[in-house]
Amino acid sequence: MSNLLELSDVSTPCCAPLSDSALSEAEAADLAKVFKALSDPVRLRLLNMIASAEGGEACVCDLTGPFELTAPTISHHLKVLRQAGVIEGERRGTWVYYRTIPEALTRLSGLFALPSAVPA
Amino acid sequence: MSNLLELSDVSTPCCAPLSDSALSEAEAADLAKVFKALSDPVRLRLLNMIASAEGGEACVCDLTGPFELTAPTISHHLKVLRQAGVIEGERRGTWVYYRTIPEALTRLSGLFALPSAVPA
DNA sequence: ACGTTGCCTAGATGGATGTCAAATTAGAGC
DNA sequence: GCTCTAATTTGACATCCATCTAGGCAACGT
Repeated sequence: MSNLLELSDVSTPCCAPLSDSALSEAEAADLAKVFKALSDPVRLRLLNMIASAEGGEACVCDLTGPFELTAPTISHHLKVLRQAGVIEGERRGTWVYYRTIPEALTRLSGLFALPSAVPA
Repeated sequence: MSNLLELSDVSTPCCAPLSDSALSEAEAADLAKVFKALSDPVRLRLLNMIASAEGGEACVCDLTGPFELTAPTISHHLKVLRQAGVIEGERRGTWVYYRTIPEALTRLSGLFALPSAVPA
């Protein structure tokens, strides 16, 4: 890990619902990367475990056990989530802890907001 | 198209935020399919165009133009979105119209809701 | 009835992706 | 310095996926 943060791009366009403004080609490509990161059952469960962990963060050593996968594979999935900008990792002593990036999740939540059904 | 609807599974578990309850293996697999459907820039733009279309639906004939792809490829992407349960298609005379399935989008929006930051 | 148009299906192919084993880096403690 | 453990990186391999061409089916107009 080169540094603490590893956002795919700091200047993510942010938050317009899919039902509203037109998605540019670049925005679509950027978003597609995030969804690709979420398109694997193992990564979804990892994100779930991290997001719902006590204190908001989880140690990699706790994330490896629940899966019947080797440590390198888990590490690979964590890297994908990291590069998608939905989690970040920090080393403290022997262990590495991961937590979610709330802004990224909020952005995704806003994406699927409906057009409020009150056009008038 | 066999029928009007083509939801991946009618009994989707529904709506618990990722930060809350633990995701079962089956739920994770089900959700991963949906995100895989959204993990392509073309499909994201298609969904965007359908969701933001006048009257809430878009004709395939209008969806083919904006892309530099052949019609079968667009048709393939629409099928993936259909099988993921985020859109549905209906043939009316010569043309086929697609619209979003609001429940599916709402479910996704709820997934990324934060734990409201007010635990006390 | 015939040709045209809109949309989908089938099969093929080049590139991306999940997984593992082996090797590597980083900390802690002796 | 050495060793043990935690986590990542690298390289290899099997599978999956986006795209194309070719072909099929249904609805419309003449």
